[in-house]
Amino acid sequence: MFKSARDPMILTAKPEAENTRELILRTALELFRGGGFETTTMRDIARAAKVATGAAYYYFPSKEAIVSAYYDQVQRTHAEKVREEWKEKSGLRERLGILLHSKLEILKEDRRFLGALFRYTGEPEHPLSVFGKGTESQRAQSMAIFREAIEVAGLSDEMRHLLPPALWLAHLGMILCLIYDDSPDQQKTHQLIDGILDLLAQAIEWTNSALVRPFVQPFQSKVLRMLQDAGWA
Amino acid sequence: MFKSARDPMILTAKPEAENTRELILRTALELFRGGGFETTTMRDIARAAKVATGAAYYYFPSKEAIVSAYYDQVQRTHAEKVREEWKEKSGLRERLGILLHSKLEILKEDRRFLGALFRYTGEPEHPLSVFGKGTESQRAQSMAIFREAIEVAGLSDEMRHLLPPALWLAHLGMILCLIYDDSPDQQKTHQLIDGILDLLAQAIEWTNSALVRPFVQPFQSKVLRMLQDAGWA
DNA sequence: GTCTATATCTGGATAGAC
DNA sequence: GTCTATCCAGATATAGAC
Repeated sequence: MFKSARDPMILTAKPEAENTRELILRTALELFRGGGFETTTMRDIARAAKVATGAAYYYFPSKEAIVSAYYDQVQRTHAEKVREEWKEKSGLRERLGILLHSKLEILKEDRRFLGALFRYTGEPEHPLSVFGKGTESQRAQSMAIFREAIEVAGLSDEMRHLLPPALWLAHLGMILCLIYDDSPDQQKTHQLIDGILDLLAQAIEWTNSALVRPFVQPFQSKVLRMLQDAGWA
Repeated sequence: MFKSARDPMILTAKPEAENTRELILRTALELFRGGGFETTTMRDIARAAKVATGAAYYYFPSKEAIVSAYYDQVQRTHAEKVREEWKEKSGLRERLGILLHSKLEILKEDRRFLGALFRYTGEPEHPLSVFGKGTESQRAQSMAIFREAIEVAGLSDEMRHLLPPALWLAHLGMILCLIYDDSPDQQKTHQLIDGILDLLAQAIEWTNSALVRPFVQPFQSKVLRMLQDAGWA
């Protein structure tokens, strides 16, 4: 059904309301895609959706919140798509490749307004801050996919703890890179991902070998401990 | 438009103008420190500096531009301070420690409005975007300090090219961390820096040893090539 | 080129009626 | 839950003084 399981509010809302919300969201995205985020005003959105300005604000506390809702949608679509593509794929390198490239594919058309997600990066208290309290559940959900991606190989304990947050953070960087990437079809970003994943796969294999492991292990432990001290694990 | 000590424009400008600019900047910072960035309006700033609103906009195209000017100032102060403290210090680890900790010390009081620097991170075209064209010279200047910091040890060619942009990026992360760090005296961030620098120093030493170098070198070269392909080096 | 004063525009956000 | 009206503040415009 169209009712999202994560938001209890929606379960109690009239179906009509959910329709309005979706109408506003859909209309806003169309306008963002056509004219960009800055130039599209809330008044434009409301007019195009044939509702009052106040109605738009009733559903979305700010213009950026619309982009945030869009990103929620993206994350659901992405998780579904990836889990499908993952069937029968058991290699770490391949699974991460699918995860990241498919995310790029989904976001590709919307580079123009995606930047709004980062507007409050520097404001810890803002409900839409990427690193803030207000986005904790989205963050957890996103990291969960990375955890799923690596539930596969004989990874060390340290790696199993380190990778999800590290990959999540790196994938934020990837999205930023995508936003700035003017190369045709955003090939630069795609290539960068492949390069980094190759290195990562190699590094993991390497550090798992009986020869090297003893030297690298204390290294990894220290990194893990640092993350824990900082409250990031 | 922007006048600073490094800009030849200043030669034609009346000194009085520079005074006004500084007055506005100083007043704005006082208000930001007292009441935060959001709550302080341009009208407040102009009133407190006893100039017309137009005067503030004459010198600063936006409220965020004031914070950007502040950061310019910080960078100059910081470079000076660091070069002084560096005298007689030749170890890489120590030099980077001085560089980063002193930056934290300088920024510490101003965490509350520092976030404004990151507001346009996701907007490539914005003149104040951290990664954009408009901030290219500030970026170059900042990386130059890192280049100076590592002009010291017997570093590999790859490292000499890789480290400045990598450290610059990491140091942006450090600033973000500082902004989010509520621990007393921002100790968490300071400790994180020490931890990371320890690891870095160890890694460099390690990869420079005759035994390990042959294995790691192709690794480094690939990373360098990737950066170059991406246009970041 | 530097600045005042003031009016105006714009668009994000809110209040309160229904 | 939806509307209209309004507020607020960033930003611009204009006209002129020095």
